[in-house]
Amino acid sequence: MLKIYNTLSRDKQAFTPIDPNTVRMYVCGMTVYDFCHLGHARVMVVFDMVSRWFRASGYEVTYVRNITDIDDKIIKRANENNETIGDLTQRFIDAMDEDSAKLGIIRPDIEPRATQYIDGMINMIAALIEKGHAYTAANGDVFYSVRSFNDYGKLSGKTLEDLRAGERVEIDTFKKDPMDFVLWKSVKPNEPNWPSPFGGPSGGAGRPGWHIECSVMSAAHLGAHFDIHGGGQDLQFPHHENEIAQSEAAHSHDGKPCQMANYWMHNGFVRVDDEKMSKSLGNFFTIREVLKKYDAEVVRFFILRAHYRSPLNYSDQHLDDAKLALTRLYTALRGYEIAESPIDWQHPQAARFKVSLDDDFNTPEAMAVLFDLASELNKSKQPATADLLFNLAGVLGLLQQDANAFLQGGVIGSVNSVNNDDTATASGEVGYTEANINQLISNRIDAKKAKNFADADRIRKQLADAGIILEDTPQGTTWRRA
RNA sequence: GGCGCGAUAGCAAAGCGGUUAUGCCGCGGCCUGCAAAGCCGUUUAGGCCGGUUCGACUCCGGCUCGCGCCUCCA
Repeated sequence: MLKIYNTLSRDKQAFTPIDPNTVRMYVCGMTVYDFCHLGHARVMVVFDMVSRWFRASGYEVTYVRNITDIDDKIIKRANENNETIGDLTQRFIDAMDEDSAKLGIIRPDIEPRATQYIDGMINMIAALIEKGHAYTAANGDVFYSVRSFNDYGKLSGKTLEDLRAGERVEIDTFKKDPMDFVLWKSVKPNEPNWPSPFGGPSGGAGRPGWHIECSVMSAAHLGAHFDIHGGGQDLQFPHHENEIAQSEAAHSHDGKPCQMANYWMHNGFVRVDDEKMSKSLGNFFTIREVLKKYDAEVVRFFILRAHYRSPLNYSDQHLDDAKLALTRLYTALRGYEIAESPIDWQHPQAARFKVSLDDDFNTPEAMAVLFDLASELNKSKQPATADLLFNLAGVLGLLQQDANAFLQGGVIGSVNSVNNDDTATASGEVGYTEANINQLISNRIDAKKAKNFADADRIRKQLADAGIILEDTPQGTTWRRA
C-alpha cells in the first residue's frame, strides 16, 4: 500500500487514485529565463522518481510538467538581451531539456507552455468573474477576490487574518483586499499582450498573471479533479494556494467547490551553507556548472540519497561523498553481464525496496537496500544478485551505465561530454588515453613477472598521480579513475 | 509579529518503544609481492530539561538553537 505525505492534510495517507490504475499528476515546472540550477534539478529528479515508482507499481501515469514562458522576468531579460521573448524562452527550454536528459529524467508526458493556453486562461477568468470570484479593477487589471473563497489558506495553513497582519507590500489601491491577486494584467508599453473581454482603460488587452496558467493547463490535460499536484516547497504559498482558489471556484457546481488535486506533494529545498539556494540570494549553482565537475549520475544519486521532503545541503564534499558511494555500487556490478529483466518482488530485498518506496517515496531506505545487495553480491558472486541490483536501481534511474564506463569515465564532465579541452587540464589530469593506460599496465605486468616490483610500483604511482587507480585481480589488472 | 519544519555518531542520511540502518572517513585483521578492490571485526550517536513506561533516539510537555513561508522563487 503506497502512502504519500499530503501537504493538504499534513499527514501520510494511503494513495487511492481517482480512476483505478491511473495516476494523473501535475508538477509546476520552470520559468525559462535562465539556466536551471540545482534546485530545479531536485524537482525534476524527485518527480521523475515519483512517476517511475508509480509505473513500476503498475499504474498508468499521465505526468504533466508545465513551462512558464511569459512573465515579468522573461520580459525584462529579453529586453536586456535585446532578443525576442520567443528566442529567449526557446533557448532556455533547449538548455533545460539538455540538462534534464543528462540527469536521466524521463520527459513528462505533456509539457504545456503557458503562451499556448491564453484562450483557456481568458475563459477561466471570465468564469471566475461570472461566479463572483473576480473583478476588473479601475486600472484594467483583473483580480481574484480571496474573500469570495471560503477555503482560502487551506493548503498553506494560513488564515486571511494572519496574512493581512503580515502584509509587507504596500496596499495596491486597486485591490478590494490586500491579499487579492492578479489574474490578468492590463497592457503596458513594450510588453506582449493579448486581447480579452475584461474591459478597462485599454479595452481588456493584457497578459495573464502567473497563477492562472497552472489552473488552466492542469485542467486541460488532467481534468478539473486529478490525483497529485507537486512542486517545490516555496510554491506552496501563494502559488498553489491561489491555484486551488482559482480552480476550485471556477469548476464549482451549484456553489460547491470542485476539489482540484487529492494529494499535494512538496519537495524540500536545496541549500548552500544552510540557506536556501535561490536566484534572489544569488547562491545558486547551475546544473551545467556542476556537471563540469561531476558525472550527472552522481548528482542524481546525491539528490535521491536524501528524502524528497528533507532539506538537501549542497557542497563539493557531499558530491565527492556521493561519488564514492556510487563507485561502491558500480564496483560490485563490474564484470557481470547484466540485462533488464522483470523484478521478482517476492525476493526479500526487492520486497524491502518496495516497502521503502511505498512509504512516501523513502529513497534513502531504498538506497540502503541497494548497498546491502552490493554486499551480498560481493560475497556470493551470484549473477542473479547483480541482475536484481541493476534492475532495482533502474527503478530509481540509477546504475544504468556500463560499470566500467562509469568507473573509467571522466570524473570531469559527464560521460557524454565530448570536449575536454580546458576541463581536462584544469585538474591536472593530462594525457592518458586508454591505449596509454593499457600499455603501462602491460609494462607493469612484465615488471611484476620479472619480480621487478620497484618498476611495477613506479608505474602504478605514475598512473595514480594522474588519477588512475590500478587494481590487480585474479582475472588481471583493471583500472578506474579516482 | 503570524504560521510551519527540523535538531541522529567525524561527515551525510533513514527506520524504529526493547533487536547491526546505510554510505564515506577512522582503527584492527584477512587477502595482496606491496597496494587497490573485496571480506571480517571495530570506535564515534540521537540539542538541553522534565514526564509517561519494566524500558525512549523513537511518545508527551517545556527550553535552546537552526531553517522555511508570509514578496518573484523549484
